[in-house]
Amino acid sequence: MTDRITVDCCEETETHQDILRQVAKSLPDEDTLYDLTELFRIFGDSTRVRILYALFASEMCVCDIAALLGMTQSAISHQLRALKNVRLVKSRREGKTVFYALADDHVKTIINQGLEHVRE
Amino acid sequence: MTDRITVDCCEETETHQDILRQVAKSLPDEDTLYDLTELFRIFGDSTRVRILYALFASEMCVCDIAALLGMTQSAISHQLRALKNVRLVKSRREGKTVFYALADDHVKTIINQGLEHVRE
DNA sequence: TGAACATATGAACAATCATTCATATGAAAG
DNA sequence: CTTTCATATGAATGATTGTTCATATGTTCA
Repeated sequence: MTDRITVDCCEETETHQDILRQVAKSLPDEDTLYDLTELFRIFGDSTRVRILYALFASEMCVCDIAALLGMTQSAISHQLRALKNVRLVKSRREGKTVFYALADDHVKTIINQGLEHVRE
Repeated sequence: MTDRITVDCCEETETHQDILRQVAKSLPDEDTLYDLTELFRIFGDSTRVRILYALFASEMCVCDIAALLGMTQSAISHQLRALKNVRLVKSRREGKTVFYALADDHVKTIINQGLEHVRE
């Protein structure tokens, strides 16, 4: 009894074992895969991307972002929390207001890669 | 009457005009923004990312991917169409079977950037 | 032509999500 | 303390999404 996965379909059976072993090796573990798709899911909403673009220019407080994008404070706050959960933005409190900023440079790199693909 | 956008909130009013102009300039146009978020949305599902990883190893036919991931042919076919819509994969027919492959190298770059962020 | 196989597709359904509304928390100023 | 302002949050809702099921399209071979 082996732990080899077998695929039996079409009439292609020659190199399957090799390919299966390759794929199994290259696939990230469950947790990493979850984090990865969760990260991209967060990028997959135009409101959140607009927020990130706003933060490219400067750190901003919640109500400024809301005013800038013409959306409610609540909507922006909810989305900022989502962005913070995947560590794309960080926050800093100063009296009553909370300033949000990009967490690191991965954000720009990832968005630019996406743009490159979209614009090609 | 100017076409200047004004933000009036918090008590922060000093540099707002400048920042607003910067953000307005840097934001991609509506269509590009839509394509960009649509692209990332497609990356934001673990089934689709698994398919892409499978294709990292080799081009594959639909039923092989389905067998490899333990999912139905229909589910995989639907997702392959989504991947094709944003030009992440391409297809090639050979008789009855259709082989799918990565469209270009952006896929790997984008996923690797995501992984780098997730693993940091 | 007809049967068999690989893939594609439309409709339906459960699950997930973005936004809104109402309200709570937290901080400064009177 | 109370009021005011900035932000956060929970519940509700309409919209979107991934998967399934049934079936259609397209190809090969007899």
